Amino acid sequence: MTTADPGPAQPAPRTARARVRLELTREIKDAARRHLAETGSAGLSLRAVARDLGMVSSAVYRYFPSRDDLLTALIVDAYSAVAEAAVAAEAVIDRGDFAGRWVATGQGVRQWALANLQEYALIFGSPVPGYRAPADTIDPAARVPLLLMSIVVDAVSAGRGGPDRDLPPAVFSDLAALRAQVAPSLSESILARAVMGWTQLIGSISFELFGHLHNVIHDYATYFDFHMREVARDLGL
Amino acid sequence: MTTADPGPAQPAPRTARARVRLELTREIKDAARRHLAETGSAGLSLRAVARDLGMVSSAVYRYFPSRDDLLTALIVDAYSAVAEAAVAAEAVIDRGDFAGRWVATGQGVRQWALANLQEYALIFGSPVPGYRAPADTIDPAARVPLLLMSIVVDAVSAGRGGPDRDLPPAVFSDLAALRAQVAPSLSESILARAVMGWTQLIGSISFELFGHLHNVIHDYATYFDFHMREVARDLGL
DNA sequence: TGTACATCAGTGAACGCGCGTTCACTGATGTAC
DNA sequence: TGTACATCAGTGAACGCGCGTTCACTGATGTAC
Repeated sequence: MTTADPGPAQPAPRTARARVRLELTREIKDAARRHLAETGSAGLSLRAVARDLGMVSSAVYRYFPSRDDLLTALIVDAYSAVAEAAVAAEAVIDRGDFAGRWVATGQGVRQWALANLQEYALIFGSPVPGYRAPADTIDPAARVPLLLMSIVVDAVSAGRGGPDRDLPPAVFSDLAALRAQVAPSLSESILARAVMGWTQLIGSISFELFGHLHNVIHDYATYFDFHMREVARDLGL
Repeated sequence: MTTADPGPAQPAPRTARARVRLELTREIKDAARRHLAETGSAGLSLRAVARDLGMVSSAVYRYFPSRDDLLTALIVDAYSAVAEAAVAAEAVIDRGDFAGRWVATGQGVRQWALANLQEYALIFGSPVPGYRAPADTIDPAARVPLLLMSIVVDAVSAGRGGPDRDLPPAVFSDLAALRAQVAPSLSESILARAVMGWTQLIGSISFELFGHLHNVIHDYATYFDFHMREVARDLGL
């Protein structure tokens, strides 16, 4: 399936200079990620990143024209990384075990989130104030939901999926548009439940990581697994 | 029902000084909230707040011993405010219409969130880096979920609530503890679904506000209403 | 009611810090002929 | 292969800004007798 792509498909670097540039770009992002883990997105500072790498702060501008561009790169990378994790977790499940595939996708996302808290917060937490996501973040952001949809598509083509339910007209028409784009074989009704399932996946992880189930749930892993199983059940997987 | 309390029940202020102090404390928080709406929590600055009020920055320290204390006050106020909104929306629904009460609670929260985006992000978005919520935030944070539980309690005592489902042992024991604390009349199974319903309520609003349903859903109000109705349905309300 | 003292709010200056971004520059690397 | 020129990475200084917090202080308000 898809792999993490480092931006719009570049030809392999020809010159030594180009190779060093790619490497340093990666090192800057790595340092920025380390910084992010400690300070959160709002505290991410170009100067601190430069200091970590032993460069002068103005040198970073040769690689990222501004702090926001560095943030964008981190966001795109985070979306790609979480999608990789989800894809890898889902890929090892028996293709006919649709509920298992849904749950595994969720677990992949959750494990990645636990290991990369601030990156998770960067993409699924509050938007960074003053930052506007450019269009390049759209495709990477869609990968996990598309993976989930593909599970539902497979399940439906295998005869699964519960009975349709009535949707309010406005919801129906929004989902009809989505259906046309991504999954013509699904009914609007089951597509609606899939979107809600995706919402629950992230909602449940956010509740855990942001502390809203503190003192309520202790064994989060089991709880999350159960939650995703309930979602799969509701989807008729 | 409960009303927004301005901290541990104070006797009405006796002296003019005390009255002015209360008023200025409120004005500082109001200015901070305005600031929050523009810059987000990480950018909230005592000096900027002081400037807004025409005071010197050190004067604010007479009211809040540090920036974090001001943040805590804003968080507590936000939890109280969202609870007020939820309670008000729920209170006008016919007591026997349990699904309607659940949906109305959600709508109350959503309306408040739309009108107070940054305050919503403050309590339901990414945690503020470096900030640790003190114990006084716990009670206000519990008010909306307790309201939701009370609806389920009422429904169950009226004979509603679907059949119980099996829970994994670890989930069962966590929920048994919760049950003992807040709702002895509910089964662990329905309590689990109520907790998940609460997760969906916030998850759905966060998805809307943080842009994850951009270009997918357009009529968010109808979609959210539908989502909450599905939750109520799953709860057997 | 009047006085003496204690409490408190607000001032203004200062400490020490970090930030994003620009700019003219040096020296190394790459390219065209 | 060798030379001349263009491109690029990294430097170091600077601009102009904002931040949280502390401290000694003045003057007004409140309290006890």
